[in-house]
Amino acid sequence: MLKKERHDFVMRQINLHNRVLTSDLVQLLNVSEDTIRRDLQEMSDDNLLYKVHGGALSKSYHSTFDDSTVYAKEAKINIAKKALPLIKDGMFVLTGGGTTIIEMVKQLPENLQATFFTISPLVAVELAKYPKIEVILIGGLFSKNSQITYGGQVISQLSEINADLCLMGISAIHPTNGLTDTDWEINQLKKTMISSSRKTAVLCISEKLNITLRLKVADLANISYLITELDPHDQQLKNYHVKNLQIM
Amino acid sequence: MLKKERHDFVMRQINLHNRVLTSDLVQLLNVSEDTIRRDLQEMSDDNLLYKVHGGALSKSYHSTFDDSTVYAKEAKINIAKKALPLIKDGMFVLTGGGTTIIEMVKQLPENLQATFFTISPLVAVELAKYPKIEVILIGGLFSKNSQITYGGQVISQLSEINADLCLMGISAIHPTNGLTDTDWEINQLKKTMISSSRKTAVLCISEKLNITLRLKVADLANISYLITELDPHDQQLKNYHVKNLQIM
DNA sequence: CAAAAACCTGCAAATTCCTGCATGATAATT
DNA sequence: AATTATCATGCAGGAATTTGCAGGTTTTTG
Repeated sequence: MLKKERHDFVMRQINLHNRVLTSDLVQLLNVSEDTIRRDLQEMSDDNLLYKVHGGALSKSYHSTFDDSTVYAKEAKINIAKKALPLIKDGMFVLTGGGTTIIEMVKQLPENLQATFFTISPLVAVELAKYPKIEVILIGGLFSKNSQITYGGQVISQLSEINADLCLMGISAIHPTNGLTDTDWEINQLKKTMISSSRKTAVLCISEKLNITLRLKVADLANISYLITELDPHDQQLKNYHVKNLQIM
Repeated sequence: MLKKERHDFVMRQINLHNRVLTSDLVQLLNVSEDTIRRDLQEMSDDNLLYKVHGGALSKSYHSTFDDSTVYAKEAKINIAKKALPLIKDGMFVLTGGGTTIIEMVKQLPENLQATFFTISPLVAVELAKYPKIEVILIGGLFSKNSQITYGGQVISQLSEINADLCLMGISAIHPTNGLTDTDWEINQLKKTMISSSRKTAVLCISEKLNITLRLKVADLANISYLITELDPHDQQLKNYHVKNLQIM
């Protein structure tokens, strides 16, 4: 493989995932670490990427959005990877927003062919990097806090959708009280998302477990998958083993 | 084998595989390395391929390179600043996408109180940083290339809007042919945006001047403001002084 | 703080490239 | 027909590039 081809490959990876690991490239391109390192160094000199310990980051992305501030990033990547097998070619997937979902999108297989509906602009932008994914951004009022669209218009568009799978983050989950949240608008939104999808997967880091907030979103019985960074048999999850809810 | 035949052979290989190795060609064409090298050099001079150490790459294939750095950023910030006075408290503003618009959004006064409709997720995210701006993201199919929403749903939502001002970038502008573009969908979109707004401001860097593309978006008479990085009295703009079009 | 991972430097082997030159083929001119 | 000019090709040998490795340093992480 020619050097220039490797460079192009790296740029594709970076445009796609905003980051690239030296070790991954060694595997993918079948060359020594030194070569990769030299490639990255060179491209960094050419101002094509940011070189960091262990790999490289996208230049443009880093300037607009600081990756390093993502809280509990490792755990979220872990969760993201577990969610991947749920998504298969040809599916209609509905997603919410949040950093966990964005991490998941970044891990998607390069040639996944599917249709994604999302209420998150950032998720839409990430999804748009995949050539075979069709992205439909559901529009409406834009929430400054949660960076998603919400409000009546969103709800009414959501209710016309029939997705195979809904992927959402959640603020709180509890064995008996189920999913709860604080914001009424977001609450309505999530309810509608769940009812618009055949199955729902909830992605949440373990610290959201065993918490109850004001407003009820759904019972555990209404969701199909619960994905945390923990081992499915972890003690913290023992009270969540409800019928029809698969813990991953 | 004649030189021309070798060249054709190389081009076939490149069109087929996007690349070719010098060493392979030596084998396949049964000539010395020097000949191949000279051939490739010649074809590179003729702009038929991209020569690299060890072989050559397809020119077109390589053109998909996405430059992460914003092109002509200085000029765009300059344009952005000129556009600011058009936006006043209480206005309903409709915006397109593109780097120029994003730069403009970044320059907005901190406490601007207005309502923005936009078809660009990235613009929405930027706008969301302003506490007193209400942001409405118009949803629909999401275009991978232009990073904006488009399609019938967007058009129908746009047509229900009555904005005070529309801010849009443009691919080409010409004194007599007006605004033109290449993509049919985007074209429809821009037409609708213009007709949904009382006034329209076109933001474009000077190199888009005096160009005509396939599809007509609007006449100069249909827009109210033309903003470039040039001085309004610059010679390059002299043919654009049409009635009702203010050059800034 | 110690192991693991990633990094850097210098080096050597392999590959590729370049320059100049000789050879033969082809075309143009006398 | 002979001469000359032009071109294409191959070769030699030296320069430059690329690549992997060894050994030591720095950074990360549990």
